[in-house]
Amino acid sequence: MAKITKLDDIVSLCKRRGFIFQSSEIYGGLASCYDYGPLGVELKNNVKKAWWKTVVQMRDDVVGLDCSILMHPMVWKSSGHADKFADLIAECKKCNTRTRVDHLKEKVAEQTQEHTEHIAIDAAMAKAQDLSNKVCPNCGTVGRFTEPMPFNLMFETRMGANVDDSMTMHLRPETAQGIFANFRNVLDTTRVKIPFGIAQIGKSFRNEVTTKAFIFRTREFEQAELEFFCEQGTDDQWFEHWKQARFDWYISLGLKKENLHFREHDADELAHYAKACVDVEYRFPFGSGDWQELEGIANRTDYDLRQHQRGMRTLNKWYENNRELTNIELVDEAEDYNKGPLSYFDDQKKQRYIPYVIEPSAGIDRSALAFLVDAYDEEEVRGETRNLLRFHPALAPVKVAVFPLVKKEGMPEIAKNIYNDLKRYFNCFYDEKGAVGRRYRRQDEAGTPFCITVDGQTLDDNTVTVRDRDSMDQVRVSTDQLLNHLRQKLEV
RNA sequence: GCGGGCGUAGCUCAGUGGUAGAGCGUCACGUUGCCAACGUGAAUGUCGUGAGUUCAAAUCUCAUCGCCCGCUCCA
Repeated sequence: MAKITKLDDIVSLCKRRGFIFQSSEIYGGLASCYDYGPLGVELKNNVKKAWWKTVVQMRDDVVGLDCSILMHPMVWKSSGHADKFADLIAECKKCNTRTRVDHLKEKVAEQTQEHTEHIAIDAAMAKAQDLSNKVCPNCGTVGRFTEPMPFNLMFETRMGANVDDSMTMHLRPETAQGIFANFRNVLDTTRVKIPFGIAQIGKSFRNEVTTKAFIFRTREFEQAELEFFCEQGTDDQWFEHWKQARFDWYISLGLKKENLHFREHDADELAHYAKACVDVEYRFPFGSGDWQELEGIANRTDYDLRQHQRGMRTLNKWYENNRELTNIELVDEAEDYNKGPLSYFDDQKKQRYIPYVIEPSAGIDRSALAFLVDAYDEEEVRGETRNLLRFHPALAPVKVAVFPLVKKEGMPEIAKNIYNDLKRYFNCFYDEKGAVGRRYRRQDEAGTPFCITVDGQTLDDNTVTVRDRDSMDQVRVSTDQLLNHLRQKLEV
């Protein structure tokens, strides 16, 4: 119990039990890419299901959406990703430390360096010409830098099999823009009224400079994002609402409270579009045991919808520029932007406006990792170590395992009948091989909440034992009450 | 990208130039009477990959890929 869980223990368990594998392992692996195995995919799907149920299905004010990963290039121009999702990095020739060019300070001490957001790459290029007076933050050497190298954080690909006729596209770096791009469609088809939200779960891609700690930061990852649209002036209270709701969600699925907290972003740390941002952080067992972000909740204001209104009016420029994003500027915002095509008409107030947006944005992979780490436990049982995953029933990959105590006297047949019956309701597992104790322990390590065993008494009175994963206690339940009993315990 | 550590069976690891190993796990058969039981047997290795040195390389050298830790970075 007192043992500190190390990431290595988790990685090894994940491999051993088929939760998570290194991608392309037979070819030596591909950096920072991972595959979910048979148990892992169940866990991950359950995390997504739990999110969807809480954020979409249990609420009357949220609808779902599933957008394509590839989107019109202008989407990324308008959102700012095409320009601002790029960094320039220079390397100190003396100590090889790489630093973002816009973070380099002048030699002169007068500088009060404010936090700089990612800036347009062209401007940065121009500004970066002269690094002769810049100081390496690591070794203090002045003006000995390599040529600045651009880092585009978006993945590029090409659409169209015919090379001459193909177009450079980007894999989405966030799912949010698909929601903004469909804001009009949802308004027109679903009779939603502000305040309301649009939710989406899906893959996103970012060419992170460095990846980190197993599946915690990967270049391909899955997000669960909600864009919650509200009237300006109510945004602060909705921000608080979602902040609390999202925190409670993790707790309700079993994360220990002491491992979860909020971290408010400082004003100088906010993204270019955000008015406020708070992270829900989990205490992961990496390195120093630092808190790491599971989810960010941001107040994106009306930035995105206003930007897309500008983008829509810039479309012709893009065609005239041979469908290239470089060297085109978004046209200025219309004076009556509040009445633009992405505005909302408030029937009560008889007024059009661009709504504010509260965005809870969760990482599915890192959440799954947090649930895995948090559920992991080792305890002493009769001098032996028992490894188990104390998953919340909603997250457990397998809900119920069914065993005959021994392979004779018709027990396997009865157990199989029970299994075939139960698997219509839960993800179940049947096993008759070897000693029953071993089968129990195997299920402990997979995180299965309940094991059903058919024994000699079953033949007499139609009862079976239901063994609890966490306490190892057993109760006898009549077979005709079994389904109800399990349903109640599993809360499904 | 820098610095440090590491890579041998599914997992944990031993093996410093001379026949590829252990524990656990897996599988089969037997046995079984509720918590990783027992007996017998079996399968499983590009020793991360590629090159070099050598009569001989898991072992030495170089390159490369991957992982972990610390930097850097993280819209």
